[in-house]
Amino acid sequence: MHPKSGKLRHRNLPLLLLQARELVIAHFRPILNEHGITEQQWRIVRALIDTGPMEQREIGELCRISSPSLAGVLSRMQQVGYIKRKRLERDQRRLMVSLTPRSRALSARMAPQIEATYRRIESVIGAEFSTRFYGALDELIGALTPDRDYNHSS
Amino acid sequence: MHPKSGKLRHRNLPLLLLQARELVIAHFRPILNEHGITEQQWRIVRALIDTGPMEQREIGELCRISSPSLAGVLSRMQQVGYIKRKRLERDQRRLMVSLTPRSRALSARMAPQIEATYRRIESVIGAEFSTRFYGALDELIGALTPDRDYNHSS
DNA sequence: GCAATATTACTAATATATTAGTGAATAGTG
DNA sequence: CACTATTCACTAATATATTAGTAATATTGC
Repeated sequence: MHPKSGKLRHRNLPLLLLQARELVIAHFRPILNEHGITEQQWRIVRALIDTGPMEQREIGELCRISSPSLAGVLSRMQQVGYIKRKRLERDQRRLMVSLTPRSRALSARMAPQIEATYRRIESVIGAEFSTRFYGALDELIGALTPDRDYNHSS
Repeated sequence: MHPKSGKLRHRNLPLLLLQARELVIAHFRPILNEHGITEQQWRIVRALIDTGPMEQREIGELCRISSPSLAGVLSRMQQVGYIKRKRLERDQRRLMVSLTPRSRALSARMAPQIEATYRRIESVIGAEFSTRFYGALDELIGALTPDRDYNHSS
């Protein structure tokens, strides 16, 4: 079309992923607001519910929150009583993070609305497409995730 | 497994999309840093290159940047001479945003590295999967995008 | 026409992201 | 054991995100 316009050949993959995520999370945002929890805070609560207590470092990797951001987010979450932190005995640098009854109760209150929203999304995009899409995401993430040290002496 | 643990039934779709995006953008971040432009600023530059001049409101929708964020981002971009803004004659509220020679030159310098990175990513995930994935993303975005007013009296 | 409403860009306040760098603790090496 | 490199959480500075609200303009309904 415009040979001199300097357009890039490839489509904007990061933008497409961002748009997809924004469209999805838009369905959940009202729920988070209603319960007075931020997106990142809920991401962490949900990760801890799914996985159990985790080290701060592991939370950062799983939830894709950088170490400096995490320092602030977890600090605020501790202030409002959503988490508790405890240093590891054998390694005084590391911190183990776990949920409190308060955040568990919050999650329990939110769960029905979250589940209903997922069902609503699936009814729009179709169950079959939904399954395929999760598979494709897993494949992409698997292919792009750098091989890591899986013998971490836990 | 843990009937009383309060786990949610569905997988965390927003997190999966975030992880995918982070893994992809990680390949581009070094390029952006090398050229001293932020992620959002590049997102806007690239959108303007692909689409041509746009109103601030349109940029916000396309790039998924909220109006308050955009005010700051565009202000900084104007400071460093990446964009210029002009009020519409027929509507004094709206602003038309366009690139400058400086940002076009920057984009031209970055393009080869960007393209090479896309080729590298495609070589990892496979061209065939890549095509299918773009299609799936388009389908998801299309299904979740609310119908909008397409007769905007331009 | 005119009053009610909607749109657009913006400010303020707070939360989070990013980059660089720091100090304490640990792991690895010779 | 001593030395070095790495890891982990953190601070500082700046950029961006989110929510609520505002002023100026446009549009709509009656």
